[in-house]
Amino acid sequence: MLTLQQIKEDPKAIVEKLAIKGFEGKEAIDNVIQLDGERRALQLDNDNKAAELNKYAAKIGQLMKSGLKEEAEQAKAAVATLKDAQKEIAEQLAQREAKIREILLTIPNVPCDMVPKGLTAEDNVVEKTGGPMPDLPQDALPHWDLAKKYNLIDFDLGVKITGAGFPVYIGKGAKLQRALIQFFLDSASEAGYLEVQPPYVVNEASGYGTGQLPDKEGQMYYVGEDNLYLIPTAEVPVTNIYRDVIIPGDRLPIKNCAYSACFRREAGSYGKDVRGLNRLHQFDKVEIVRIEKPQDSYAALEQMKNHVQSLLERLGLPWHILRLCGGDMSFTSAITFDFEVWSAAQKRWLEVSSVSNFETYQANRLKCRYRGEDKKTHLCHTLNGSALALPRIMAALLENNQTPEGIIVPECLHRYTGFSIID
RNA sequence: GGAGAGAUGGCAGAGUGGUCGAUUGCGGCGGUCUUGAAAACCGUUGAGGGUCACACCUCCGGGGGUUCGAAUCCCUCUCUCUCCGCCA
Repeated sequence: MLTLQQIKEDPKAIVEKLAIKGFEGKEAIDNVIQLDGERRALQLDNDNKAAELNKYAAKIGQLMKSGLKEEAEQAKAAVATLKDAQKEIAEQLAQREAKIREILLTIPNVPCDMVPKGLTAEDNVVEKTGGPMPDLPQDALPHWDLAKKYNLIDFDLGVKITGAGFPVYIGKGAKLQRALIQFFLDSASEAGYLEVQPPYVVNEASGYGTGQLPDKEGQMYYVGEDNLYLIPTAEVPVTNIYRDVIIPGDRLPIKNCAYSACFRREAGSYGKDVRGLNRLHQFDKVEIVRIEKPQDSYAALEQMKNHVQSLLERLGLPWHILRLCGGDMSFTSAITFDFEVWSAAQKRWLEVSSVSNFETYQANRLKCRYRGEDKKTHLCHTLNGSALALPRIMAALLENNQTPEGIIVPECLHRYTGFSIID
């Protein structure tokens, strides 16, 4: 969430920037400022009353010690009314604080200056393009047909065991998955990211920490009996490593990568978007996460983009980078770049990575701080990106690399798969 | 799942109703000494709110209660550890 400091510094600018995201924030911002003023007045009042009560308590203690019971009793009587008054104020104060937090949770992050205006995906800007466009024959097959033809993925079996969106990978299909995971993890390690293996289930506090809660409550699988959530991305457990911590300044930046299965309910998705591997309830992904000093975060973002781009290059897939417009960005992001690969048989772009800088928005909720040169604590900037999500990579590889002889496996994967063609 | 013990500052570990935000040790930082370092000695060392800066307030796992006063007493939740059972 936004910090009060951020809001109070220049409320007008905040409202204007929120408008870029299509968020009408004037009322919420005004309310927060109003409530904060009240909060501070109440705080002062409360503190003074508390100080007075503390003095009485100390005095009574002295009297009791000296054996002056009579005087002590008198002082006790005097305290009673003051105590009631303080209680009343404390309640009001708590109420203001709760209200402020409640409102802050409904205000999205402000986009940074580089974010283009716009409300829908139509307004996203294609920033960069690369990779060889495949030239497939007319009768090229979509990946779901290829998966069947070469017995790589059984969607029906997944339906039998679990339900739609839970495919079963078989034989070379399964090996290709494992190869991709390893390729992505090894590449991240080479780029200096420390590998971690987090839990796939998180508690409520972690859900709030990264902003899945309360915003996307219905999108996560929930284990009611234990009040736990299946993770929609490794971002959640990995970023929450840094919840409630103060990091020594010289330990930044922190660079982590993690493989995890990801679980998403995807309530409300239908049609061609969900065909085959295009949208699943369970999928695999390698995520990269960085904790940075504010002044370094945009350079870090560039590095992350370059890393993702290099993965796509090595896989030989046609890709482009989208700079998302305000309206298409997530609630918590200050700027987001989406990577898409061209799925040649479906003749459409598929999103395979999303790289974002959250600036202090997540860190504020997480209470993820670092100690600066000035010995004071400051909020960190948090960033994350997929590097990469598997299913759509798999879809594009199968489709783009199909030949009459079989499906060609990119060279970078051979050492992991142990085969170079699927036939 | 059953029985018991516990949760205190970066860590270890005192504190069982009255200046306790908290003894002490280690660690960290600054200094004296030293060519430099170690050792020794001295000082300092949690977070948040608030203030121009002080003052002041809050926080001893979370929440609630008793009391003039709670780290200390009561209730409740969460978590950790030990033993038993079950089990990859």
